[in-house]
Amino acid sequence: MQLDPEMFDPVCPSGALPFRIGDKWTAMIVLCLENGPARFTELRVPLKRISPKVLTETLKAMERDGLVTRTAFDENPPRVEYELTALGRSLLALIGAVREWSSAHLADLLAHRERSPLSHRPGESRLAAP
Amino acid sequence: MQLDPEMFDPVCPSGALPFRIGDKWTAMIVLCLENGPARFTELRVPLKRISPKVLTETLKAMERDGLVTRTAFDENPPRVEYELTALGRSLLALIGAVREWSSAHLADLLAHRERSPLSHRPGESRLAAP
DNA sequence: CGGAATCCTCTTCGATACTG
DNA sequence: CAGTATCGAAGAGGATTCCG
Repeated sequence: MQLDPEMFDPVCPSGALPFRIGDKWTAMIVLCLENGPARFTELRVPLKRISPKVLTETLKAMERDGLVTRTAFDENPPRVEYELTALGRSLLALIGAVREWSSAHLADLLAHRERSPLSHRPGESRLAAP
Repeated sequence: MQLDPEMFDPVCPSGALPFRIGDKWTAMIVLCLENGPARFTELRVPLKRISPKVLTETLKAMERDGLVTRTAFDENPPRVEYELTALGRSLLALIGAVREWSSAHLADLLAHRERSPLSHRPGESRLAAP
């Protein structure tokens, strides 16, 4: 599994989306695993700015919920692979639906926000990007 | 517009959903407005536990993003109505998709979480219900 | 009635450093 | 390589009180 380091647009306004799949990273991880298992460090590549702590937490939560499986190989150096379960795979359709909504309506939402005289504080950006 | 005070199941595990539409209340507000405009206080009924501060914030954010319109009538006592825009209405299909996913898979996710030996800490519940 | 103003807590996220 | 351990900042969400 080779993951494209550029698979996520760094200026993608997904942070402004009125949706979240799980926490901040879950949807992206599901997408990363769509075409097969990946290793911890491989996931860190397209997820450029994720810290190991947060990646660990997110993967553990996903494993706990039955979205991914974790397989540790007894080798040296160690190797661990994460793979989508059927349940995790079932999220793909929904993520697709969110993406379709976004391509159809997100620009509209963003334009409206831009023009709005309403204060952006407090709360500033709700789900805004960093 | 009469809103059913019981329209949201108080023990609904929606807090455990791996999705969020906007912030915690946005999706419920969209649902509340599905069949026509409603007043501030009317919204507080089905949204039982929401504080006025949070409802105000959420509605302002939604207005800013073009999801709802706010109409203040110059009467006494004052009356304000919130209504879905076309953009806000476009969320209904997505909310429907999330609901379908939930009825098909949420029990599975919850059961897996229940059986999982993985610690629920730290982070405890990600998107857990109150 | 429809908020605004305050104050506070809990969770999320991140940076950094270290380890089997 | 695949994490763990700490620390810290920020924001969402809530409780309560007050106001035109």
